[in-house]
Order: sequence, then C-alpha cells, then structure tokens
Amino acid sequence: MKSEPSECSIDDLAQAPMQTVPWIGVRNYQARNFMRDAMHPGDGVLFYHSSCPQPGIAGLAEVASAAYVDATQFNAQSPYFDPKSSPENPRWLHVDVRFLRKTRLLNLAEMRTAPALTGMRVLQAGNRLSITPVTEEEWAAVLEILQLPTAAPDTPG
DNA sequence: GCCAACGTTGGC
DNA sequence: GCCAACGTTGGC
Repeated sequence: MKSEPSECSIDDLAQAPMQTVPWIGVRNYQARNFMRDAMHPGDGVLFYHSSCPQPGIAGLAEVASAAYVDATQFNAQSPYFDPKSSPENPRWLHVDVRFLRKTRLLNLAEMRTAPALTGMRVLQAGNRLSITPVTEEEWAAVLEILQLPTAAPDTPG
C-alpha cells in the first residue's frame, strides 16, 4: 500500500492511536475492489512511501478490518468529497491498517534489482494504483532481502 | 517541473 | 459504445 510520507509515514502509523489508521481517500475502483474483495484482517501489508525523495518499502503492517464505508466521501469540506456518492449508495470503502514494524528503507532501485521482485505489480510499467496485490513469494522475498524472519518469534511454525 | 501512463468524463 | 480531452499519479 502506497502512502505519501507527508500524509502518513511509517512513523505516523507507529504513533497513531492503536497504531492503526483508516485508509481513507482511495478513489480508484481497482484499488477499492482490492480492499473490498481481496484483503482480509491479518493480511500482511508492505508499507510503501511514494511521491517523496526516497520511494520504497519503509515498513510492515497488516490489514486490521474488513472494508467499510469511507465517510469522507460525503463531507463537502473534505478533499476526498465525492458529490456523486450518497449514503444510500456509497461508492468508496476502506480498510484499517495496523503497524507491525519499521524496516530499513528498501528503495525502489533496489526493489527493481531483485530477481524475485521483478513481477511485483507495483513495479510494472505504468502502474499507478496505490494498492496492489503481493504474492506469498514476493512477501517472503522482501523479508529475506530485509533479513527479517518470516514469522514473529513467538509464532509457532 | 517534466512527462509517460492510465483512468474518468462527457459529447456524439 | 467510441474516443478525445482532461486530470491524476508518481518517478525522475
């Protein structure tokens, strides 16, 4: 999941109440559908800093809720206001995201050099989605590059 | 600031 | 349903 660090960095996530933030403001149907259909509580999230001097993976997080209605779409004062949406027929959803840990920055250039990551959706030419799927293999490869255990130390197996 | 890529809009 | 125009994304 991409986030502009000027909006919400990995440090902001770590310092948020409950270390959890609502992923409000997604206004792209594909990204919305990933949250609605493919993401479930407990799923791992690679937290990616975008539109900044050092784009790349900055930490690990997890999905903390099912998708639910993004209230900002009804707020005319919000930058995420969507006049074509209505509470009776809401258009936009979001999940909550919970902090797991900060990592060293795995920057975009290094991601592109890793053979195991060449297929990552986020690295494909022209990709602009702020939320893209990560395969089990890609997740494991990222953890290996970062020299992190693939499971928490207190997790069996 | 540039620009390629892509999504959305709206006239027809 | 087509497609040109426009807006946005996001690395560089």
